[in-house]
This record gives sequence, C-alpha cells and structure tokens, in this order.
Amino acid sequence: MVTLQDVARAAGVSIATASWAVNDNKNVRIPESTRRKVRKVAQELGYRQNAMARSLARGQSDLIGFISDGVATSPFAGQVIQGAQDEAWRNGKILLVVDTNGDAGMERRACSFMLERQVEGIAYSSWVHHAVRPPRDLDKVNSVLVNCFDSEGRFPAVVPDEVQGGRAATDLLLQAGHRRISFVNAVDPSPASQGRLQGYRDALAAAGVAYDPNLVIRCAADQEGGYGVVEQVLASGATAVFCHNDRTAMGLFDALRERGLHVPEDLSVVGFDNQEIISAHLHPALSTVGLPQYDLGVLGIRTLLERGAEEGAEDAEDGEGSALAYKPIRVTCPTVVRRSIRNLAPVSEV
Amino acid sequence: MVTLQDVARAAGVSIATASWAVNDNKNVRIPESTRRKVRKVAQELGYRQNAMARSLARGQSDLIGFISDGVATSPFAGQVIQGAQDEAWRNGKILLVVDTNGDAGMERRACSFMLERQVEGIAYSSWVHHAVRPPRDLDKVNSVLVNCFDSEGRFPAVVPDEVQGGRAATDLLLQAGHRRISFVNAVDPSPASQGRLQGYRDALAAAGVAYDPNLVIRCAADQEGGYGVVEQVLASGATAVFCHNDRTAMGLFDALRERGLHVPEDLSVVGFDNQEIISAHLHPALSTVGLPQYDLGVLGIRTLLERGAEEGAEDAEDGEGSALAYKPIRVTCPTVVRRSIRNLAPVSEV
DNA sequence: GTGAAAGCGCTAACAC
DNA sequence: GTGTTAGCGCTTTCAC
Repeated sequence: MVTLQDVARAAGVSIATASWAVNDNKNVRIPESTRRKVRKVAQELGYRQNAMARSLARGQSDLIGFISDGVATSPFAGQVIQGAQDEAWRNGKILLVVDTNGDAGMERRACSFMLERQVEGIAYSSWVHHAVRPPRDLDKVNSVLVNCFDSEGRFPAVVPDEVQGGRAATDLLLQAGHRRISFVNAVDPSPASQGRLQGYRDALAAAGVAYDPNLVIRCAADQEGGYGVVEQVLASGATAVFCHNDRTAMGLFDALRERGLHVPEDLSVVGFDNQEIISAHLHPALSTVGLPQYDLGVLGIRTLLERGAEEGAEDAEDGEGSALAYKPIRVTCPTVVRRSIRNLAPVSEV
Repeated sequence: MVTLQDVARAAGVSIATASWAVNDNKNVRIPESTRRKVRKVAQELGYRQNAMARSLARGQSDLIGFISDGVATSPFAGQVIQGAQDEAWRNGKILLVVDTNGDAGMERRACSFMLERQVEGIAYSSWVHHAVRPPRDLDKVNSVLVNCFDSEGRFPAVVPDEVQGGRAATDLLLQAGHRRISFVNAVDPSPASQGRLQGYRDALAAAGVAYDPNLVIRCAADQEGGYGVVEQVLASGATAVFCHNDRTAMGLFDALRERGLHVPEDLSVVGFDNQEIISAHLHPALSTVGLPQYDLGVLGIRTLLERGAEEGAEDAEDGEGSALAYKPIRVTCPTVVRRSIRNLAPVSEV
C-alpha cells in the first residue's frame, strides 16, 4: 500500500505539503509547480487516500446510514434509495444501506453498526407509507424519516402527499367529463387509503359534484381485490373508476375483459402508484398517479444534511427541549396520463 | 463522545485491558471479574466503539463493496442485494452499496470510493445476465461478478443456469402431456435467450420429441411482444407455450382473452423470471421458473469471502500468472407451479 | 495478568 | 511557503 508518506518522500516534500497538494487545499499557499509535482508522483505511485485514516483525523466520516425495511421486497424502495444515493453523492457523502426486512432486532443492530461507523446521520425508511416507531438509537444522531413518520413528530419526515394524489387522480376523471366516479379503495385504514379518499372528496367538492358514499367500494389492495369488485363497480352506475392502486386496476381490467367490456369505452380507469411494469403495459395502458419515490429519497437526505448544518450553527439553543414537533414534508405525486380514460366532454380549461 | 480511554479510566484499568475486555479477547487472560466490571462501566457510560479507529489500527475494514447497475430500475436487483447483505452480515461484514445506473463514469468513481474506504472486496452485479467489461480498478481487489461475467474469465462469476431453467420450464409442459410446445423467445441474443432455447431443445430431446424450428417464435421480451405474437402462436398448432419471460406471458394472456380464449383450457402457458407482481396475480396465476436472485447474492459474497481467505493462505502461488480462467458458477432456477398448465395426460413418474 | 507505548495513515495547528 | 509534530481512537507487542 502506498501511503502519503511514500508520496512525500518520492516528491521530496514534507508529508504535510503532500497532504495539502493532494487535497488541493486552498488555505495554504503552495506554488503550483509543487502541487503538480506531488500529484504527478502520487499518480505514478498509484497512491490512493485511506478514507479510514482521513475520517479518523478529521472527525468526519462522510457516511450516511440508510435503513430500509424492504429493498428486496418492494419495487418502490429502489427508487427511494436511488434518490437518496444521488443526493448524498452530490454532497460528497456515501450511503451505508441496510435492509432490515422489517425485523426490529435487525434494525437495532443496523443502528449500532452505523453509529460505530460514525455515520453523520441516519435516514430511516419504510416501503409503505405509515406511522412507525423508529429504534431508540435513532435520536442519538441526526436523522430523518422517509416515506413514514412518527406520531410524536420527534423526527423530520418526508412523505408523499396522498391527499393531493387522490385529488389529482379524481381530477383526471373530472376533467374528462365524468361525474359519476367510483373509488375502489383499500379496506385497511392507512395514510394512503385515508388520504386518497380525502383527495377524492376534495376534488368532487371543488367540481361541485355531490359525494355519494355508495360509490366508494372497498377491497384488498391487489389484483384479486380489483378482480372481485367488478360487479359492484358496474352496479354502481359509475362511468369511471379511481382505483386505490395499479394492482387493483389490473385485476379490474381482467374481470372487465372477461365480461367483454372494454376500457375506456365502457369504463374509464385511473390507478395509483405508477408501477410501470403494470401500468405502462396494461391494455390499454393505465393512467395513474405516481409516488414521488426518487424525490422522497432526495428530500430525505437533503433534510438530513440541512439539519446537520444547522446543528453545527446553533450553539445556544439546546435541541432537547425544542417543543415544536416536526410536521411531515409532503411531496407532490405526479400525474401520468395514458389511454385508460375516455373523454366524455371537450376538455375545458380548469 | 465516550472513548475507550474514558472507560479504562472509569473502570480503573489500563486502556489495553479495557480493549481486551470490551472485545472479549480470549488470547489474553483477564479475570472474569475485571471483564465484567469494564463492560459494565462501558455500558453505563454509553461507550460505543469507533469502527474507523478500529479498522485503521487493525488494517481491516469489514466492508464489502457492492456495485449494481440498477437497484432502482429493476425488480430483480433488490433480491440479489438482500442475499448479498445477509451473507455479508453473517460473516461480520457490511455492504457498501452503490448504484451506478449503468454509467461507466459512475462505476469508476464508485470503485475509487470503495477502494479508498478499504473494502475487502467488490461484488459487481448487473440486473440483466450478460457479459460485461468491469472497470479497471476491479482487479486491484478481491472481486466477484454477480449475474454477469467477463468473457476472459478473469473474475469468478455467479450466474443463473439459463439452460437448466429453460429445460425445467419445458419439462413442466412435457410432464403435463404436451408434445407440441411453442417457445416464444426474445429476439435479441443473450445468455437468457440462448440458454433457455438450449434448455427447451434439451428437454424435447430427452422426451423424444422432435425439435421443430417453426415452433420457435421471436418477439420483444415484454407485454407488447407477447401481445403481438398471439396469432403466430395459435397458427403454430401448439397446445402449450413456453414464454421467454412473465411479461411476455402477460401480454399473451391479454391477447388470448380478447379472442375469448382461456388459459389453460385452450392453451397452457409457462413463463420465466417469476416476477411475482405479474405471475402470481394473472388469471389464472402463471406457472413459471424463478431466477435465483437471492442465491446469486449469497453465493457472490460467499465466493468473494472464500477467495479472500485463500488469498491469505496462498503465500507461494503468485495469483497474477494463474492461467486457469474462472468458469461461471451456475445457480439452479427454481420451478414455480401455478394454474396456467392444463394436464393432457395423467402424470407419469419422471 | 496488566500496563506502557508504538503505531495505523492522515490532518491541522503551530513553528520557522 | 513549508516542515514539524501532536493527535484522531484503537490494537497489539513487549516488558514488568
């Protein structure tokens, strides 16, 4: 292994000068010629910094922990991590990712591991948007919740704006002229099912359409669920359906086709989640509202880093007592228009 | 921050003894009482090892790099990483994951980053099984290729056994009594399309069924591809189809349904990949052959670690010249039986 | 058995 | 401007 010492010796300078030259430290004035020489020698010798030693000396690791409960199981987690990684990288940090698979013991161990590694913060994420009780150790370090939140607001959190998303989905249908719109929601209460319902109601209200509880149908949030509610949907007399997610829509598509019915001629459909593998490839392709996964990752890390910077600044204020609980940052869900909506009316400017 | 020094002082022992007690070092004889006292003090003080300092002193980082070209984009990558992480963890190592998104510059930077971090090895993985040219830096360290390989065999590689998988898929159909079996393959040549075709032919040959090139249909390996070849499939007179992947099968399902045809009554179908979100939820659910993603990850890391151990042992042998190229390790693809196959004959013992 | 002390490779005061 | 040097927190050899 080539050390800085070797480089310094070979370049005929002191180890300090070598360090400055290699790091291109502007605070110290070294002639450009020396800088170049050192760097050339370093290159030739195949010198590579030892980040361990550097971190130890500087008291800064440039590491950020990322705890996820399902990179493996969920098609969503990957995008979140990608966003987080990109944002971290942009700030000269690197992500230490651990997938706990939802296991609490694993979570604790992951935290320890990260803290031992001197991470500068931990992003704790869940693949499904819900309330969580993060491991105790999490408040020992600058941390942030991604796609989840703690009810007490002890941590900053970044989550998708389910209400806005539900409203956007419904608006898509309203704008196409539909007035009798069914909402096939998930049975289980969750930020998603509650928020999207709220959004659905908000959209209807804004459009002056009365809310009819009979149009809200509930089922398991997957293909089988959607497949099973087809009769209810048809019986409701709706001309359009907003499905809780793309999987439900996929099941509904299957059931409709078996009855010889066509989307969007017989029924317009909007999904949620934008699971590309489904939504982009159904026949016809499904209009839907996407989850801002990548952005959640980016904003999570950004929030973490900003808070880290503040912490450095605030000398007086003692964090412990800061009574004001964090309000989750809500991220907009993007609309994705495809072919599953039939236009009943000429598009009006809304 | 509580250091080992603090613990030692508080426990009234030397820093060395404290280190031994904390690490429960068996090579040195310290009375159990002292060990316990030190550990108790450490606990009380909230002491936590500094992995940076430890690594620096021991010259061992316990870090393994994992480069992937698509955690985000692919539903496959997640499982591979999960397997890799589990196996690493089991050996007291932690994974440093970087997603390069297929960008060569990013790959190089990721390598540098990892080498600076003193990783003990790098697993380089691709989400699609294919030949790769890994970044130059990769041979500076113990490394392994996962779900990909280099043509020169310079690195150990772990890949799915496409031939066995293709054979398994075809066997499923043969065992159900089908003799006229179509293979809807991908157009592009790849280890997957070539291997699965080979497996298809092997299975037919073993069953004494003549290979008929007319039964091999080619299309894009996605839903649109499968949707588009329905006429060809029907015209071929096949009673069963082996699709290159689940997405193709999904497209085919849609096209069949639009023609009022049913799976498996009118046509039996087998997919490949076992993309659960599709295969488990089609109507009927799709029989398929899974990719051994988790195992690829596990075996990748295991291979890495084993090679690392060997390296330590082999003093005499100079690795550089070892002419024998690595042969990829082929991992068995598991069969997943669901409802999309019609039994033509009573099951015979095979 | 236990402690003193010499590093691990690098950074950053502080001299000169 | 450049070099000297004291750490960063921990491990481990070598005395006692």
